[in-house]
Amino acid sequence: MGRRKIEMKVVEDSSSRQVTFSKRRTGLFKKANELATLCGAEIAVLVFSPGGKPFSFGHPNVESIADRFLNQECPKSKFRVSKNDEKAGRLNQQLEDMESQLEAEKKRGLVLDKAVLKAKGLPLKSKPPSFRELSRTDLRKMKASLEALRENVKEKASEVEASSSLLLLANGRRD
Amino acid sequence: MGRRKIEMKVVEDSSSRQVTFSKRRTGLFKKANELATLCGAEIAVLVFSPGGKPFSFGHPNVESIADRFLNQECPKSKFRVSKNDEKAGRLNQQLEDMESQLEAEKKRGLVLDKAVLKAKGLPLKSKPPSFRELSRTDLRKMKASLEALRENVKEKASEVEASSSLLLLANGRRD
DNA sequence: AACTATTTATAAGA
DNA sequence: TTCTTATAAATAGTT
Repeated sequence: MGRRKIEMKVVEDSSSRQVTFSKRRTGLFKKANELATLCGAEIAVLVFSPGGKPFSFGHPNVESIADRFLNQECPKSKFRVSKNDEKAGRLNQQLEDMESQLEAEKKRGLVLDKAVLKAKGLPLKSKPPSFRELSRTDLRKMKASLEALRENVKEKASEVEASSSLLLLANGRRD
Repeated sequence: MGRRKIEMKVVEDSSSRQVTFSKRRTGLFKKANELATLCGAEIAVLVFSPGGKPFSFGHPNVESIADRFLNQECPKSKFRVSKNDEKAGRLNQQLEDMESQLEAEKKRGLVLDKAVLKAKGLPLKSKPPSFRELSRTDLRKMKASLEALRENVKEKASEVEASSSLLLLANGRRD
């Protein structure tokens, strides 16, 4: 967003990449702070530079938020919950995570590997149920499928055919 | 960034706040994805909406990054490391985290509580050493001080005097 | 969910 | 690296 538009691919020049990383990391943290401030949201941003150095922003702090995410599935010892919503929370969150990534990769112009669809265990109806209606097992299958898909997309982005079926499934809630 | 500049404080109207949250969360995830793509960085963004709903973005995925952050300090059983840099990694990261927050709160116009300075254990030289020169104990003290300071700032932002000494210390590396 | 007037973020350049 | 500037992007208020 400056003198000219840049391609959304890795910046090859090491020096430029370092400058870009530094500037954009600052910008990202600022945006995170604004979101937390304006909306009262709790946010953690964790970044490892290409060199492996850690940076982070957290409101109110990184650890509580990270722990909350990582432990969404099993909060110690509960007898049981009224619905399976609580149990699905963690997986649901992971799915949203992967959705974001898939959306991003889709917009980046990558094509999807149709073969992955065969590997997954869901029936893939034309109108998938809302996430709240999915069983924990279904969510696990979807998560595994999405992970496999993402790996696939990354590894052979240029040799596979386009297929948006799984994306549609992942976006089911908005249909 | 729109029809007019807005104050950096919580959006009072519930409906507007929801819209702002949705728009800005999308923007934040986009920025995170761009940083990961352009620089090859590993990034996780964790967000809990005011209503407690979880959202996240991760490249390559949230869990590996969150775990990596949470476990930086004690990677099981090591005999020892060449320097104390490795041991300080986790604390250093936390300090950077709090620096970001302090910077943000400073820019938000909050004043700092001078009393907190007395509670901390560091000598507070005019020219503090670089983080790499600080001992693990020093880092712990600074971390505790910064945490106390942040709590203090949040709890009585309007009744304390301004004091930038600790901020200067926290920003020592740039001096 | 779309539309713009503006404010921000930032790619280059100094 | 830090500052400046021309432009691309994000988004607040509207419809």
